[in-house]
Amino acid sequence: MNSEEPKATVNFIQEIINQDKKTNKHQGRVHLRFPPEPNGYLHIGHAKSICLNFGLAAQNNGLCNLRFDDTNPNKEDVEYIDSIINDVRWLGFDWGDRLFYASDYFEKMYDYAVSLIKAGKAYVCDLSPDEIRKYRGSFNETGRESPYRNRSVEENLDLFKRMRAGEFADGSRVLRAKIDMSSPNLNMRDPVLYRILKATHHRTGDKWCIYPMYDYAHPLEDYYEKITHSVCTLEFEDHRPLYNWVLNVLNLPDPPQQIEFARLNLTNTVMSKRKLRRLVEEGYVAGWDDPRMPTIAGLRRRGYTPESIRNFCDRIGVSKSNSLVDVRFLEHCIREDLNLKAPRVMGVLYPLKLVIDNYPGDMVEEMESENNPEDPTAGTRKIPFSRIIYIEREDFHEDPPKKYFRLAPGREVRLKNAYIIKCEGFVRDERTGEVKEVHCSYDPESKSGKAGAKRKVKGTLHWVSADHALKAEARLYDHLLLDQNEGAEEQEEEKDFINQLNPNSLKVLTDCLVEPSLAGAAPGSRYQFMRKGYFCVDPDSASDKLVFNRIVSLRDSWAKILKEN
RNA sequence: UGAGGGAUCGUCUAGUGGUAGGACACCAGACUCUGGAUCUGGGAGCGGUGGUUCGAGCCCACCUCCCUCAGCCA
Repeated sequence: MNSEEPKATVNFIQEIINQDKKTNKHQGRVHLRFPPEPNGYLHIGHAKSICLNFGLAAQNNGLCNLRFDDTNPNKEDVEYIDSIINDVRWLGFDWGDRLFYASDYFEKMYDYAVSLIKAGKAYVCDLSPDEIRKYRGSFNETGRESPYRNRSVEENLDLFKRMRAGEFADGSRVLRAKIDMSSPNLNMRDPVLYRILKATHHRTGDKWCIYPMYDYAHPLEDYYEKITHSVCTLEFEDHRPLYNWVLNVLNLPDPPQQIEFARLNLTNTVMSKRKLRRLVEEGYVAGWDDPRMPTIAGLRRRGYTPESIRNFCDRIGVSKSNSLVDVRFLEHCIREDLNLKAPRVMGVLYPLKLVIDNYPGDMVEEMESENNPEDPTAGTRKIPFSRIIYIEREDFHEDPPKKYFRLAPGREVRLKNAYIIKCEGFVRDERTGEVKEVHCSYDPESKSGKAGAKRKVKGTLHWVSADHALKAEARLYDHLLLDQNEGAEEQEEEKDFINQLNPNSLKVLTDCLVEPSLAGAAPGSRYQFMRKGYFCVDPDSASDKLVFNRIVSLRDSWAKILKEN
C-alpha cells in the first residue's frame, strides 16, 4: 500500500459516515456487512459491493461482517456458501470471526414476530397469494384490508404457533405486518413477514417450516450484529420505510441506517444471476468459472489478479445514478497491474517456419533476455536460438501494406534479443498457395548487446527455436456480448441477449509454440507473451501440454491501423 | 395517470455560490530491441426554460428524460 497514492475521493456514503462520527452517532462505531444470499456465484458486481463495504470499514477503523442471508431454503445451497467464502477471501478481505448466517437468528426473529403480534402490529392472514395480490391494489388504486386483519391477538398467537408447528400447508397462511393498506408505497400495504415453506434448509434442516421474508429479516440481522450502516443497492430504496418500521415498532435501540447505491453494470457482458445461470445451464459457456464469465471464479481462472479487481472497484466510484462502466476500464486495470508484475516470455500463437540459411545448422546460442523491463529486479534468463525458428504468421507479409514494419521480401527486422535478419525469399505450399516457410540471412554483427547491434530497423519480432520450443494451447477470449449494453434492451425477452452473444468469444489455438523456460509452469501463473498479451496457465494444463488463457491482449496500434483500412 | 430515486466530456466520477477537474476511451506527436510500457499535447461535458444573485453545475420554480416498485424472491 502506497500512502502517497492520491486519496480516493470521498463518496456519498463516506460523507454520511463522517457526519455520523461528528455527531457521535453509534458512539462513533462503524460496522458494515456484506450479506449475500447463497443462491449463486459472486460476480464483479458483488466485488464492487464487497470492496465498498470492507473498504469503508477499513478506512474508518471499523468492522465488516460476512453474512449469509439464507432465508429462502428453496433457492439456496451450501455449494454457494463455499464458493462465496472462497471468493471473498481470494479478493483479499477478512471478516475475522464474524461469519454469520441469518438462519442462526431464526429463533430470535420468531420471538420478535410474537411480540409484534402481541403489540397488535402483525396478524395471520388466510388469503391466498392471488387474493393478497388483488387486495394489495395497484399504483393508482388503494389497497383493501384483509378480512383477517382484525383477528384477536390470542387467535393470531395461536395460529402463528401452529404455522410453526407445521399444521398448515404451504401458501395457506402468512404472517403480515399491520401497517397501512392505503400507503402510496406498496411495500407498506401489510407486507408478508413469514411464509410457510416445508422445505429442508441447508443449515437448519427440517427444524423450521416457516421462514422470514427479507424485509422483516434484514433489519433484524443488522440489528443483532450491531451494524451501523447497512449498504444495499438502489432497488431497496422503496423498502427503506419498511426496514425502519420493523426497527421502530420493535423499539430497538441504536438502529442501523440503510443506504442505497447503484449496482455495477458492465458493457459487453451480463450481470444478472438469471442470465448467468442461463449461460451455464444451456451450455453457452463451460461453467461458472468459464474465463469469459464476469463471475469472480471466471475472472480468477481467466487470470485477473485480486489487486486489479479491487483497484477497478475503487476507481469506478460510488453513486446513486445508474451507470454502465466500459469493460475496457477493467481491462486497463489488469494491464496496468500485470505490466509491472508479469514476466515476459516469447510465445508464437500462429507459427510460421523461418530458416536462417547462413546460420550453422548445428549451432545453438543462448540469448539473454530481460524478464521484465519494467522491473529491474526481475532478472534475466537464457533463451536458445538456432537456425530454424518460428515466428508469428502475421509478422511476415509477401506484399506488405503501408506502415507495415515487419518482415517482407528484402526487408530487415530484428529478432528480439537475437539478430537482425533479412528476408531472402519464401516458399509457398503448392496446393493451398499459403506461405509455408520464410528464408532469411542474418547479420552476425547485429547480435543484441554487441557493437553492431546499434543499427536501427523498423520492427522487432518475437520467435521460438524450432528444436527447443514447447507445444502449447492458447485460449483466446473476447467479450461475451457483441453489444455494448445489457441494460438498454433489458426489457426485451431474454432471447435478446442470447442473440447478442459473441460467436467468437472463444478461439482455441492448439498449435502454439512457447519458449522452453515455460516448462512446468504452474496453473495460475501469469506471463506476458511479448507483443501479444497477458496469459495465465489454466488448470487444464499438463506437463506434456501447456494450456494458456489469454487474460487480455496488449494494446495494439497496428490492429487499429488495420481496422481503419 | 401513485410512490421513491436519478440526470456533469463517448463512459465512470469530482466539484457543496467564485477559473468545470481527473480517469478510461479517442486523436496527434515523442521515445522504443515488445507497433507494449512511458512521456507530451489535443478534442470532448453541466437535460431544458425561467428566476434569485455582483456571480449558479450548485439555490428556487416549472418542464423533459431515465431507473425502481404491484413475489408468500433477495
